[in-house]
Amino acid sequence: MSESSATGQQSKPAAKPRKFQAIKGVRDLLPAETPLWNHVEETAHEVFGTFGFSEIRLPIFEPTELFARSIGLDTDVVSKEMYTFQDRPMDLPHEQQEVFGADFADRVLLKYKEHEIPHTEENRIAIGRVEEIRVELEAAGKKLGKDQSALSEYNRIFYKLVYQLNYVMLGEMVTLRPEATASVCRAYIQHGMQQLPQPVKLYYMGPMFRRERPQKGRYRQFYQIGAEVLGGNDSPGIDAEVIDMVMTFFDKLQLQGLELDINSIGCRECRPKYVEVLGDALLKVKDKLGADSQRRIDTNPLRVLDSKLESEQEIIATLPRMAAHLCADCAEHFAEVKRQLELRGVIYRENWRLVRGLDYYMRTTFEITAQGLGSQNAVCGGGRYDGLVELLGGPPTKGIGFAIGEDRLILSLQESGKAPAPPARDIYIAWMGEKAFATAIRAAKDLRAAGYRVELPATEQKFGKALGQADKLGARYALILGEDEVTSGEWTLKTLADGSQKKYTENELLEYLREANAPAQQQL
RNA sequence: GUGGGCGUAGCUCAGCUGGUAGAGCGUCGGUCUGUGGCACCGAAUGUCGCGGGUUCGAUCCCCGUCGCCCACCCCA
Repeated sequence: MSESSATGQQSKPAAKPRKFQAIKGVRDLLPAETPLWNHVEETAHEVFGTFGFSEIRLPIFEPTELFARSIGLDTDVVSKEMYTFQDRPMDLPHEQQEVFGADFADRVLLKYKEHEIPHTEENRIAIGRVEEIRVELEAAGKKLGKDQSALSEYNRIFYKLVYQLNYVMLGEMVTLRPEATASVCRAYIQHGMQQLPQPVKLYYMGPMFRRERPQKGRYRQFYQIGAEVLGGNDSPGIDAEVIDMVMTFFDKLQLQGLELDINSIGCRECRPKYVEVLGDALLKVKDKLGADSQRRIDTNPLRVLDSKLESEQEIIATLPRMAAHLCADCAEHFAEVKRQLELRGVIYRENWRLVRGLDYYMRTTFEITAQGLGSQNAVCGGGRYDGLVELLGGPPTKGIGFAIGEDRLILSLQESGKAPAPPARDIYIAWMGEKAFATAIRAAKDLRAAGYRVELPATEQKFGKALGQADKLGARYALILGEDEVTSGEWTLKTLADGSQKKYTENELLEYLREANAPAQQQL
């Protein structure tokens, strides 16, 4: 379909079809990058597995309310960054609402009966009204044709019906997940995982969605690798092990310039008291703070602490600190987490200004930064969230977890040159003549079955060209199959790097390749 | 949402004080029908992001707009 025929314009002949472009903030991961992504993900499976974590795969979208409740209504993530839409039933399109008011209303009532429209309290009332008006309309319809006033009466009721239909929430509001902790908790509750041996240790990886302004290391569709420990107790040993696990994972990837910051932001008991003290202190120095920080005194005083404004640093240094206001339990817990980290040889930096942006965090919080990331240098953030499962309707459950920004992790690996080169171990089959093609097809099949990456050209090429192609594709060997090879049954294998070549029968060839590549395979 | 930088070939970029475009790399073909990387020759691909203005004439100057990047904010 051309642009002009769609819009009815005729002046511009044969307009070029639109050039599509990925939506702002989302991107393609091209073949040059995907081996690194796979390497990172495989390493995660491997390392997390050794810590006794199991993978969970979660939906990309969830009820909006799940995120609103867990992350917090006042957070930026929930209040302005979520991709949310109404999941309305398929056969209730928007446009027909006015045109087919009565018919549309009937379908809405049917879908409500079928529970395809949510049975919320609001909908119960709205649907009730729709039913009443529908009956009125039916009655008015029967009087139609008698006189002029019957028609205007019918119209009046018709529009009342259309108006009332707007109050029916046709479908549940759903949201593309901005993070996965809420989903993990939801799954824990939904599948009764509290019946499993506790704690339950889960990890996940996949895309998340936030509608932020894109910049280096920040995308609207971005990838996280995360893990959660749910249930059991809140022993500091769990906090330390979770942190130890991320650091082990990063070490294995040779991520450079790692810095681990930890803090305790207290619990429901002691944090509010501290926030109050902090708020009072902030009010006293309000005029020395920037506009953003002044605003936060009311909205979220803790956030003032991680301000990067140069001019505020001196003042912030004088503010009261959480550590001095932790309750006895929290203080002891934090001290023990630090001791356990030392026991594990995990190097950390205590950072009293580290706060977290999501509402559900409490006690232990941590953040890991890496080099080469510009201003978005956090590759991992996490912390304890003991009340969250209960908040989502589950049993009282302890919880701690973290999320790694995979895009940033990979960016850092690329910038520091720690991205391993993808293994190239290809065989290019240079064949000549129809007879040889049949042999080439068989050879390709056998070599592929043995696990080699084989390029089998679909059309015959000049010999020199074939070797040129093999070279450009980075193949390690060229398997030469011409008339000579087919008649003799001895295939020619050329090693592209040094130009040497030797003849083998098929069996000898497989044997030779196995030996030649054994060390390389072990490296993977 | 706010600020800054940048938009010329698939990529990296030239293009002087305005006269409607070039290079390198890459791609494809040839020199070269059983021996690749090199070299040489040749070809294709651009509404110079888009729209308007100034001008005889705009890739160049002005305005607007869109896109990309970076930073603030927030977060991973």
